[in-house]
Amino acid sequence: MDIEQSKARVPVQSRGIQTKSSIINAAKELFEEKGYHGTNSKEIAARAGLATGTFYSYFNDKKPVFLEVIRNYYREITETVLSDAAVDILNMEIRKKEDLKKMIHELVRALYNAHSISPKLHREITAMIYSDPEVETLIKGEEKNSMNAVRALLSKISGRLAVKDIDAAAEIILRSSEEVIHRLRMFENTIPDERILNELEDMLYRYLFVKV
Amino acid sequence: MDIEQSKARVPVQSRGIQTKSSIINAAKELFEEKGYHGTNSKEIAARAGLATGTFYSYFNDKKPVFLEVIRNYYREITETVLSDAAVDILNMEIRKKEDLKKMIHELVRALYNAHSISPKLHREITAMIYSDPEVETLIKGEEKNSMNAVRALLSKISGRLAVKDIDAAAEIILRSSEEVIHRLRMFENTIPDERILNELEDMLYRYLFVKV
Amino acid sequence: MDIEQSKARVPVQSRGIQTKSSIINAAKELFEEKGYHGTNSKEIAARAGLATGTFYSYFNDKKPVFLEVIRNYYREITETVLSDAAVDILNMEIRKKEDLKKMIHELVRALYNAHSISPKLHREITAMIYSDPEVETLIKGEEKNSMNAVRALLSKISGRLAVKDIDAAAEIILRSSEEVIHRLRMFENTIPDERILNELEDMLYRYLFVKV
Amino acid sequence: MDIEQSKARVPVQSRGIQTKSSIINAAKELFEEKGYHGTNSKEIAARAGLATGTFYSYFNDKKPVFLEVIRNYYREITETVLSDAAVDILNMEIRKKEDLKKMIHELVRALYNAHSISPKLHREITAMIYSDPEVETLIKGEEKNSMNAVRALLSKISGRLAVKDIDAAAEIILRSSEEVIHRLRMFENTIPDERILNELEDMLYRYLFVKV
DNA sequence: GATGAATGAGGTTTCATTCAT
DNA sequence: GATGAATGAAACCTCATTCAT
Repeated sequence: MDIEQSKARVPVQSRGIQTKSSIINAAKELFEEKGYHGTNSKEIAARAGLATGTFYSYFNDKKPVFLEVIRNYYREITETVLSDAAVDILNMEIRKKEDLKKMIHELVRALYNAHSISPKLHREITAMIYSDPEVETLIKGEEKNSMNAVRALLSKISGRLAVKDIDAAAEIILRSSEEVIHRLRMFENTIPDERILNELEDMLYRYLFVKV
Repeated sequence: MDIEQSKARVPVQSRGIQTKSSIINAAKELFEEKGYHGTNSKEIAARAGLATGTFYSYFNDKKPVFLEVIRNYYREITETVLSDAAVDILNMEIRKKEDLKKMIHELVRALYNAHSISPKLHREITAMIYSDPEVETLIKGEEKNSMNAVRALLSKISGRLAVKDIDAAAEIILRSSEEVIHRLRMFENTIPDERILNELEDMLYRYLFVKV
Repeated sequence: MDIEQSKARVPVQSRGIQTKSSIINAAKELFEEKGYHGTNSKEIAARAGLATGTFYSYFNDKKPVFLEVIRNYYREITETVLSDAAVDILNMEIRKKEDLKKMIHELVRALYNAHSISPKLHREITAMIYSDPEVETLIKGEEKNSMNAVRALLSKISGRLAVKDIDAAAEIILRSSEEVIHRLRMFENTIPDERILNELEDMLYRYLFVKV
Repeated sequence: MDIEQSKARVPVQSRGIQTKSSIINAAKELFEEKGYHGTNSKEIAARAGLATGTFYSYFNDKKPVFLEVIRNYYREITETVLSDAAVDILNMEIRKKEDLKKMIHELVRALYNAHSISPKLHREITAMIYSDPEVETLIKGEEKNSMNAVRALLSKISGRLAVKDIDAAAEIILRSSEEVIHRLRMFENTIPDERILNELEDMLYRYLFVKV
């Protein structure tokens, strides 16, 4: 399960666990500020208030730290999406058109909130999908979880859906929403976020529920 | 106009122009194969069949080459989108529902073709938007062009549109399409491309033209 | 206070302090032997028995080492001038003509001794005043100290002086003496040092004390 | 006579002579602006409006150009000293004390004028005495000429002199004057030039002519 | 002759990693 | 365990010089 190799120490005492976690936090900050490639192990150690050598007794290099940071990030994202929505999306009752609209709205806003956690870290993570196989494997796994959740939600309301191909639909609505929302969070835009989010909700609603 | 600084050689002899372009091509290949951070100036020179010093007389470092590669890439993308569509999208006659569907179809397929040019390069370019201000400025400029083209197209058929906020609509349909299509091109997927593309076309069609 | 930048390591362990000082000594030797421009960082490290990287963890490049070497040199010069004179020049009692002659003599000989410390380093230092602003600032500061000392000495015996303009006098006698003595130390000369020094003493004596 | 080696072209046509001289002028400017070590052959060629290769067909590298620049500089200095003095110093009639004072005054002022020609170049030249044997040889030769002229002048008026050791006197008065005057020209000073020059004249006068 | 493109040795600098204390 | 000093391979970059056109 752990990617860290043999030589990396697995802390059992609480001090060691504390130290390991301070390394991960320091690394997270630096990856946000300066990017993965702009950060080096010595800096991470310094930011964590540790000697360089100490870093290496916990991690073989900065990659396993990054993987750990990614895991923490996705854990947080998932919690946010599930808890921030005003209603329990997965279990809400869908009776009428307005309920569907509300569901879309809640989902989009929950995703928007989730992307406020750390857009800069998100950017580093998604960029690294491309350049590192280990990162790719990890993120693909996390994305599969999200995709399954979306598919499950769609299946649950399949009676209402205007689309046939649920798997493909899950794919395009999740990718689209993620990308549109990430851009809002990441850059200054000329169009206010609210207008973009409204249109995104409209797009998702009409696509999923309006029969032609 | 050019981002390259004062010290960069501006070739006057045809041999120099040839050399500069061979550096750009070699760099493009390597950026595709190994990514921007995985490539160094020495390798680029070697791939172009040149001494290291020659590289440095044309470019201060690998960044300006990358900027040049980006410019070339967007030039190619634009040409492909405009020329690969089976019909002249910008000037096609829109009379009935099927014409709108056809327009969406042609656009999506043209974009799909465009993304076949070099998905790996595309990934490097979009990843770098986050880590380098110069790259960001350049890409934002190119993206603005695309966005304007989409807006212009929507304005031309505004009588048919179901959406009110054309600017926001342009933003979300372009971002969504780009992202969905890029993923198809970039990774192996369990769902066949055709199914995803069909759903994408459906989503765009319903969002843009189906009045609720 | 220190000119070295942020990245330069500030040694805390005694081994580090030792290492830093061995770099400075090695650099001093090489600057004497081959001049500032003829010496490079790799050589300095090698002479100090260190890896190249070690040099760079203590100094950003050879300039700050040179500044350190200069500081040490001036410290040594000052000590020599103050301690090598046969009498305590600054506090000697001046009663008669012979005392003035003796004072001049002692000063000139102390300066001559001081310039035996390292004429080659002295030459490098004075040459660099012209080409590097940081070196210029540092040396100007050191020279101001010497000039102030001379001025103080002249003020103390102002009743005996034949000159009115003490500041200007300090300037010319220090510059002249330094230059004449430096040349003696630096090059082989046809005229024996003793003859030159005697004339220099005569010049200073007549200029300062002989009323016309 | 020439230091340039075999491969350097000796121009015979007037165009070639013109080109060679434009290289020397360009080099002189750059040595003044950026120092010898801060200037390279390519820049010299560019400043002269020539291709790099052309530089190398006239000079093997920048050193022989520097030697040529030095020769020109000393030629100019000598002319200035001889022609700028208000009277013909070498042949003026010395009858009374005031004539001696005037002679000193004229000499000092002529030297001051001479040092206005190019203090920055002067600084580069004197600095290079130390680091390059060829430059040392050349400059020592030029300095010997100056020294001989001073000795000749002193011999001519030996009846009036208070000093016995003419050779040593020539040495110290020339070195002192050169150094003091060079500093005036080279740096901004707190004491006005006029005060320093007056004291310098006083020092020379009393040393040379006032019998104790 | 003149041009400017190309060379590559050699200097400069970084940083992941090891190791003595 | 923790420290931070030391390492050295590998990157970066420059420039004196050569050479094809």
